Amino acid sequence: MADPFFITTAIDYTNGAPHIGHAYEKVLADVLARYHRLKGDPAFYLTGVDQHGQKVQQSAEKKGIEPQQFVDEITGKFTALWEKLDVRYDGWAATTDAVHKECVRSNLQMLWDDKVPGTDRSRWIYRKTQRGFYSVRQEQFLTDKERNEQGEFGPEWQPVEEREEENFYFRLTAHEDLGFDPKQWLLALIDKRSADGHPLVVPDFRVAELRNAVEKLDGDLCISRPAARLKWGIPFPETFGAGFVTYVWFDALVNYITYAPGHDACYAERAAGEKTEFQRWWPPLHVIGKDILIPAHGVYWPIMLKALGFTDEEMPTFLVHGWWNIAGAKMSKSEGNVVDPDALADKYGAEALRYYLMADIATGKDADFNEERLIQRYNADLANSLGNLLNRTLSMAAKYREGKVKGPPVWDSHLVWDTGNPPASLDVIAAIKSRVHLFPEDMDAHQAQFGLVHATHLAGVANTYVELSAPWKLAKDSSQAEKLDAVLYTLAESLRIIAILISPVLPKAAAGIFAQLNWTGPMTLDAAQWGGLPDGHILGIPTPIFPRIEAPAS
RNA sequence: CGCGGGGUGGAGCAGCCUGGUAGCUCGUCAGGCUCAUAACCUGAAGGUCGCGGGUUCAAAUCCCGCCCCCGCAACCA
Repeated sequence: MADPFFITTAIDYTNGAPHIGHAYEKVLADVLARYHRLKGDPAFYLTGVDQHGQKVQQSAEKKGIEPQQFVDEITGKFTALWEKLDVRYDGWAATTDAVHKECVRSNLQMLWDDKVPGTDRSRWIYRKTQRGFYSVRQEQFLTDKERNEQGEFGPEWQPVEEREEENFYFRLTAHEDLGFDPKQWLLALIDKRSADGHPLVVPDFRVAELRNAVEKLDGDLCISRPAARLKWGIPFPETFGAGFVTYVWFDALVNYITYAPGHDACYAERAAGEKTEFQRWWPPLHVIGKDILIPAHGVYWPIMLKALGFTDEEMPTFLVHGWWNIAGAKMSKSEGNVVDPDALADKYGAEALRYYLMADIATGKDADFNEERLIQRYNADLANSLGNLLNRTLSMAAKYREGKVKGPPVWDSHLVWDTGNPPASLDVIAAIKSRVHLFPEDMDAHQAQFGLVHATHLAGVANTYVELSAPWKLAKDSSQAEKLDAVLYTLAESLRIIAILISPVLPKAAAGIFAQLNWTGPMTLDAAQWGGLPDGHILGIPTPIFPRIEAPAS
């Protein structure tokens, strides 16, 4: 049970405002972290921002401000959105932090110091001069891939000039200095993890995709930029020589180490023996989008970790989610069809948005974002079904029993309905037991969508039960008092348990249901057992917790 | 070219790995209830599960072939 759970997201690039895809990923990770806390696992949720790089440098120049000021402003938009959406993280990565720069530099230094015996050559990093065609406009070297049908570099690259540049490279492929073949190692790792039933990548169709990419791997990874060309980055340690700045890989990816609980910048230098704080939490579950699995996370990152001394058992798992498309098309800034989560949260509330993002997509697959669907699902599942169940239950309890519930009932024969109806109460209890049992299976598989279905299904069962037992009729006949008590208890208890099940996705609503039940008991999965409400408990006053969204999308 | 995903009643999806009454939400139609957020409940209509073969007692599910849609330059989860 109490296994530490370390979950991360991709860190977002601070060159523009967050869109619905950013929000989805962070909410998904938040839900999974909250679910583990619900189970009683210690959980650490790390997210953050990637603040360096050429584009930020350019955008800041365009605005005539310092890059730091520029990224601070954008970063503020992200943190404000997470606040608004109840994304509760434990660690915040900001790559311009001093602690991160130090961690990056010490990890590079560690690799630089890992020499081939008897030489001064690093096993993993080497320096090389590259000659070739360079696009001044795009500030990158061009390969034949960039040539058009005529074999020329198109106007989007011009001006293009021949240039030579010195940089540092990180080995991805076999070399005598290394004495081992990272590519073959990674292929073996992928296969081993799949064979062991803990695939490196979830969902598993992505494993095949990654494996194909690794098979094609050739060449090493350029990890630096001359400071003359990229100023906004982390300088290499002086031992590498002056004038180099880290290019994205050893900056952004290393955030997972910098900000891991039990911060341990130089992992390989750890003391042997007892597990450190860092080791107890590591490895993380990396929640990422399908675009950054290959090559960054699925190829570079494991090899980087391997180089830094992490064992095969300490390699992470990648949870790769799909995209929210807009009317079937890929969301794109240039298409102008970007959905603004901030505005949606203002319009419908954070809980409605969280619910939609979790309920209307299967983790790993793509889905179509549709504002009307958001309204539809909110109204159907939350307002009409669950919200109304709460409202009618509390209302009846107040009206017939001044809010007081008696129970848990003993289901003797005298509690069996004489109307020809089945003893539906027992069906409700059986459904709860079954769903509470199934819930963790789906959540452990990261399928929040299916987890939610259990909760909404129970609300449906309870609503049916209200019809079958017809408390308003029982209330008119004093000889039916015991049955009425049994019904009211069953409904209140159902609501308490449903609240627990929805709490990872809808923390505010779950707390709201508890509050209206006037219940201060534990919000834990262990507490989702039948019979938690004590005899004589007084329920609260009903207030619509999910007001219907009446106006269609304007 | 290649790699990957998808094609399931009017709409949007799940199911496919581990063959065996095709499920969910919305919509439509008919009925019921009155505790409740004009909410709730019941019933009905509506599907050759892209097409063609194959395996099997049995295929949406496994195998082969074909057709169609989407993603794989950049912005970008």
